Amino acid sequence: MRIVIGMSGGVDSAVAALLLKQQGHDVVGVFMKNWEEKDEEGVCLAAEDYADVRRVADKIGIPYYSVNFSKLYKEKVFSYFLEEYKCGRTPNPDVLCNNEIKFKAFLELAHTAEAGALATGHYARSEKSADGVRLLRAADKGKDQTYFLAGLTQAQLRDAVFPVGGLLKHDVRNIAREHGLANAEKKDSTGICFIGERQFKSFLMQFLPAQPGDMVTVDGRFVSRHEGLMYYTLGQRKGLGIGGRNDGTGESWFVVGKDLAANRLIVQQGEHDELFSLSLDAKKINWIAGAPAGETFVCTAKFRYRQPDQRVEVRIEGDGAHVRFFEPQRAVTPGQWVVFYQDEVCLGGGPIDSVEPKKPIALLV
RNA sequence: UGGGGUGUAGCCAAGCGGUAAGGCACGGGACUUUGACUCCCGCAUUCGUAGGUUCAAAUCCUGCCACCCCAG
Repeated sequence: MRIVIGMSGGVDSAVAALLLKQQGHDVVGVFMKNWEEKDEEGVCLAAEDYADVRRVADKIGIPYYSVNFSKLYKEKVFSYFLEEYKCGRTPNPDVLCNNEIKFKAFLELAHTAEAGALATGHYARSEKSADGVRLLRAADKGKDQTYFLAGLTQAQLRDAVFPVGGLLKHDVRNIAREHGLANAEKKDSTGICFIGERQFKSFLMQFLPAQPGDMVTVDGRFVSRHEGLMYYTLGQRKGLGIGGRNDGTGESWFVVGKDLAANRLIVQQGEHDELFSLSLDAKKINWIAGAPAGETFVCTAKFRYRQPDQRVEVRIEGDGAHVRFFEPQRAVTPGQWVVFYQDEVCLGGGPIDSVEPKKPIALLV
């Protein structure tokens, strides 16, 4: 079978390609360039990654190509990303990137190339049956990336394969080493997918100009100034620049809210009830295998990537859900995704619209 | 202008004759395909300033400077 595989230049997708090749598939590597930016010397930032794709593909013995979805990425992912920040929320661009780019535009490209499947280096497993496809957590619980795939539909998952999903990261690196892949020791990439690690505030400043305002406590006392509400997220500590105060407790300060109407950032010293929430509402949930039976049910959920599963009670409400936590949760943030799990199965998820604070902030009521 | 008080890192703050705690902030790193959180490391050869006493001074003494409070 012909399989198109998205190759990033990293070990995971390299080993994924290798495994598929070993299984006898007609593997075609494709490097996606979705962000146009050059360094100080005018060299494309993605050039080095593409060079790794070339080295690996040659070693494995598969053809490789490059496609450029920059325009689409800007239209479908980045514009949404900026809009959300403008609204005071904290979006997760990578979930959307999977929905719109990797498993949509790229999947269409695979179909055009008459491929029977699309592969990626994601740490996730899928299980096909007569009822459809189920998305399962990766074998390596520390690397599981189903959180980012929770927005995918049956149609998208049906044609997707995740060759490294059943392996441990450690084994993936070993395989890469054994086969002399050039990127075997390459550091895992982080940061926004296709954009990479950035000084986040200054990166946003390039697109969203500063809008300074006051930083105030939950009871409205002035503390400091902020540079723009969109540069901060709930629960954030770093970057507030609030030093010692003779009326303080000596603890750190955290962002607990945003007063959009008055352009005030609400901060609090220490971690208190205002930072925690009891439930959330999500207006639009993608249930991978259809909405679970019953109006309400108990499962686990994550509110951010790499968070231990939390027990929740879900009540389906139209296309969305009301999600009650068994334990109060810290800094659940609108714009981020809530993703549901039933043991190994990723049920789906959706963007968080609002939360019910453990203790409301008077200024925002 | 009298009287009192205080000056220790960017901020808060210990120290009260024996060779500069701690916290916050900040910087770096780890972790991490979002943003965060978290963790680790770093961060005053010097205590407003100029002298003096002492083996030894941020600590005691004196002058000066700055700020604060109370009088007026």
